[in-house]
Amino acid sequence: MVVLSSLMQIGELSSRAGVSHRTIHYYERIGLLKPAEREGAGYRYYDDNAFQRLEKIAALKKLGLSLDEIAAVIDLYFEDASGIKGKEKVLAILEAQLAKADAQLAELSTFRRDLISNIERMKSLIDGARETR
Amino acid sequence: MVVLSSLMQIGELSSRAGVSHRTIHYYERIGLLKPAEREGAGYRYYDDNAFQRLEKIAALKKLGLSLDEIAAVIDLYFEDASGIKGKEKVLAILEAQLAKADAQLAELSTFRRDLISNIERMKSLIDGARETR
DNA sequence: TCCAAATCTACACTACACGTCAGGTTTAGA
DNA sequence: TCTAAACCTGACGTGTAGTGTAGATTTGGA
Repeated sequence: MVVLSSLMQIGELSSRAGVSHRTIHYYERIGLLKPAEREGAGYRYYDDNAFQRLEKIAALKKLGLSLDEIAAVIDLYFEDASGIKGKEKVLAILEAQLAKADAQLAELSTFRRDLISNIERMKSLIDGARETR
Repeated sequence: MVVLSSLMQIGELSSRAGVSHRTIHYYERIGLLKPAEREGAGYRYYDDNAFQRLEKIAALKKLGLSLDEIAAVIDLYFEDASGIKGKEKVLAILEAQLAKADAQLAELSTFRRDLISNIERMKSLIDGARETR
């Protein structure tokens, strides 16, 4: 075997990131996530960066991006930024995502408030029914 | 024809709400949205309530709810809650959703913080490049 | 009355994001 | 060296959320 310092196999990555190994395979197929190393007979070895990529993918999915859209932007988060060309463009994308996140935070808060008031309403309706029994 | 004051047909509803008429049919099939009236030979007629339901559905979808989950709670927004049966069950659903919303809020906030630090980094890189020009 | 536009039903089909299964290979430790 | 656990590929299956299409019917206006 080759000692690949602090690399992990797909099983560990998948349990750490909370996704199945088939999902990781799938992400690889569509170009979202490559193993750091494919040693010998084909086992995949990942570094911590891969873990962070999975986290970022999950976060972007929650924002409502499709995997295709994620593939289009995720490298922005992991490439050496100083080498990136078109920094202004990247900045614009990041700021658009910030706007989206803020909008979603606002919606979520409203939803949360609605939920709480509905919960209260439900509780008092249930209590009312109990009293008149 | 029957004059149904201020009702609209599926075409108008769909363009107002920004969904296809096929989607509206689909929502009807799964019990999410019923026409106010089915006059004569089967044309569907909708009132403004239907429009608001579609908006609410879109909002809840954005929060990551499935159509099934939406079906389970949407009446709370439009029906007289006192008539709802299975209040305890509904309450449990609402509380689960609150927990979900809170988790999502936390994650989104983290994501937002990351975004901002990335944005700052980009900005200073851009400024740096300008200085050394 | 005639006709184009809108709508109807029903079935089939698609896209996305995985999951399942089968059969084979590799690895690491006893 | 042996073996169980981990991993591999490829093909096929699944759930969700719709979309497409065909052929028939209805509607409202000229």
